[in-house]
Amino acid sequence: MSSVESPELRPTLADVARAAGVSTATASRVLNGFPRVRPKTRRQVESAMSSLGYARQRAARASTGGRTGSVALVVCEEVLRLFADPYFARISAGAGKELTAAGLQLVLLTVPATEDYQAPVVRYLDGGHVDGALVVGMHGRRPLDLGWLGIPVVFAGRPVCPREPGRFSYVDVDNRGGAQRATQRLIDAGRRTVATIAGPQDMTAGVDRLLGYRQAAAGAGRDHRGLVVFGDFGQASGEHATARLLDRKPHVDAIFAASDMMAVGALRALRRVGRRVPGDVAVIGFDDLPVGRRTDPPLTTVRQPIEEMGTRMTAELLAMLGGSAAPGCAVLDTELVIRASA
Amino acid sequence: MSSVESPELRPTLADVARAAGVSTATASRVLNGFPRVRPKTRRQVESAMSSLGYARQRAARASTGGRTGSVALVVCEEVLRLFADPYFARISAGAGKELTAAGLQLVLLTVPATEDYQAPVVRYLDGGHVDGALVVGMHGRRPLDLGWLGIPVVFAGRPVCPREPGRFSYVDVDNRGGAQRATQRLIDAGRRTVATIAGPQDMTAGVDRLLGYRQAAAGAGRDHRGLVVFGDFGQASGEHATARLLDRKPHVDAIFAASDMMAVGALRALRRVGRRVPGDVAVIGFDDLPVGRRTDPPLTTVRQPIEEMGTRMTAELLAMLGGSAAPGCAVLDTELVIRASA
DNA sequence: CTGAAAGCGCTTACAG
DNA sequence: CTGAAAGCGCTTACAG
Repeated sequence: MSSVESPELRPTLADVARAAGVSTATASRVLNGFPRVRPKTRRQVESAMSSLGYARQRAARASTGGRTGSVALVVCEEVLRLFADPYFARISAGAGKELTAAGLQLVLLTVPATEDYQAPVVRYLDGGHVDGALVVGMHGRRPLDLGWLGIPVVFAGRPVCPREPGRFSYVDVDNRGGAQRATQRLIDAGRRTVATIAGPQDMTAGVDRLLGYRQAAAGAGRDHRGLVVFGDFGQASGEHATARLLDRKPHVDAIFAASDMMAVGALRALRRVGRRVPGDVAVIGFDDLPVGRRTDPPLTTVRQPIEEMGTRMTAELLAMLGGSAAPGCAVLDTELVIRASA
Repeated sequence: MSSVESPELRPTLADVARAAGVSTATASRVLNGFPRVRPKTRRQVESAMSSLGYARQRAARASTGGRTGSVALVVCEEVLRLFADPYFARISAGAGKELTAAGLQLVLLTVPATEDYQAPVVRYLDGGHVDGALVVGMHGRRPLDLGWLGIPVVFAGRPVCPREPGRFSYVDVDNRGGAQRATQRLIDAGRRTVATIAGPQDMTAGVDRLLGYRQAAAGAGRDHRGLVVFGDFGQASGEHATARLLDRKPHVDAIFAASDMMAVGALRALRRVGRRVPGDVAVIGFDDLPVGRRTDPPLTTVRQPIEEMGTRMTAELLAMLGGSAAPGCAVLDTELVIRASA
């Protein structure tokens, strides 16, 4: 015991080099899998590493311009919402798959709702702990100030008003088109009073889906004033919004909800006042979450390829890390999936 | 444009010092909020920082023994299970609350199920990117080899066979006691054939809950051979296990499931073959997840304080980071919550 | 193929 | 209160 060095000190690369009788430069080359090392030397170093139980202090690479081997997925919500919303689960799954295949570690970061909420997260991102970041769910109230970040960033959804528009990449979904088609279906089915439960207007997804609704309504010569209520994409907000809507326009006979969770809330509110779906009121959601298959009646909705967003975002980020040219933007298609509610 | 330095290079602390007309030592002191700096000097440095848009390369601190300001929560499951199991959500919520209060960033890490699954995660943990780690859901099949980690670690649940038993802290729940009380309730209610759906035996929670069942059964002089079936804590496994059980022991009239999700599966399986709960078969779960309140009938279960585990683990970790003496272990109480299923 | 040396960005005794 | 200098662990031209 007393003949070895202090057992609490982790071995460093210099220790490994010494034990193997080589320079730290060579030890580093072995550590990083460089080709030009004599097999015998390589073996010496490797065995020194394993007998010392060497583990590289990866953070030290950062100061030297190296990579950390990890990528952040920043979800601009509190921990509890991260888990409550299946959207995040699926996007994470998509990202995780790609990253794992590339041998990179996915690091999930959440933004607490404190006053200076962004400080710790931005500090982390800025701190050289990750090679790049995927940012999900950003909205006006939580506008991560990513201005000075030294790493590539890809957003899920067109970011709200980025300081430097051209600087960031994003992968979006055709929110406007999807909302328009959904609304059009309600109109084509002969519904007279087609309302919408819009999403938060500080997120482009909320804005674009409302825009799609308005275009369809205007195109059909409808006056949609008073037929727009707002929610936050969550179920409870959909339920409340529907109640308000029913108060204001008792004769409403169709609702386009800008998210499935809000549509589920709408279904509950309608059932509580005894309206039949789709008999009295037709309902269409947006997202195509699994829950929509189990509602009563099953939910007609606009499918967005959430998991694919995760994989595409990751692919784009990997391209940037690989030194791709300009930031790229992609917009994925949506698809109307018809079930029983409309 | 051309009169300033290359715009792509982030400013370093040396740049700040130069701009402020001080040494890097002083700049560093301001950056770290040391007290002994003349107010005027401090202001100069601060304004240089903000006008240069300085962001510290936090990773560089690691090599120097400093703190990163972040803590990992390692969930030994794939991304999708992380989101599927409410247990992780609640423990994360508990940890997140404590950490946010301490101004630390929570970093969620997941362990992909690839062959050498642990490599990236351990590399990350070993890399100096976090100050400590909370480890959740570890089991025999995924035995993170944390032996050489240079940072403090706290486990959720007594770890399986740690290499160095005294080295790690953990916060556990009285699994054995809870399981025993649940089983005893079934026996006291006059049930004759009390079976259990046990959890995975490569996790101490699975082992301890089975032990509690066995003790109660033995205490009542029961022969419980053939009355133990196994699942993986998930719903589907509970459903299948119940089907097997029914095959083997058609006259079973009580089931203690080692998790609520498995109990939910049991309820489904029982309903499918037309058994009434609790009339024909009484069922008790373990966890007290929200889902148990909405089953038909509502689920009698053993409550474990999951969120508190998260906060206690975090508190313990913070104590270790603060230089507390020995690793500590805590065991939290469970509580039988009686609803309609038993 | 390998080593001596300089460097990455930040921190910390040690002087003053 | 402040600075010059050495150091953290790792990497990378530059020679050979």
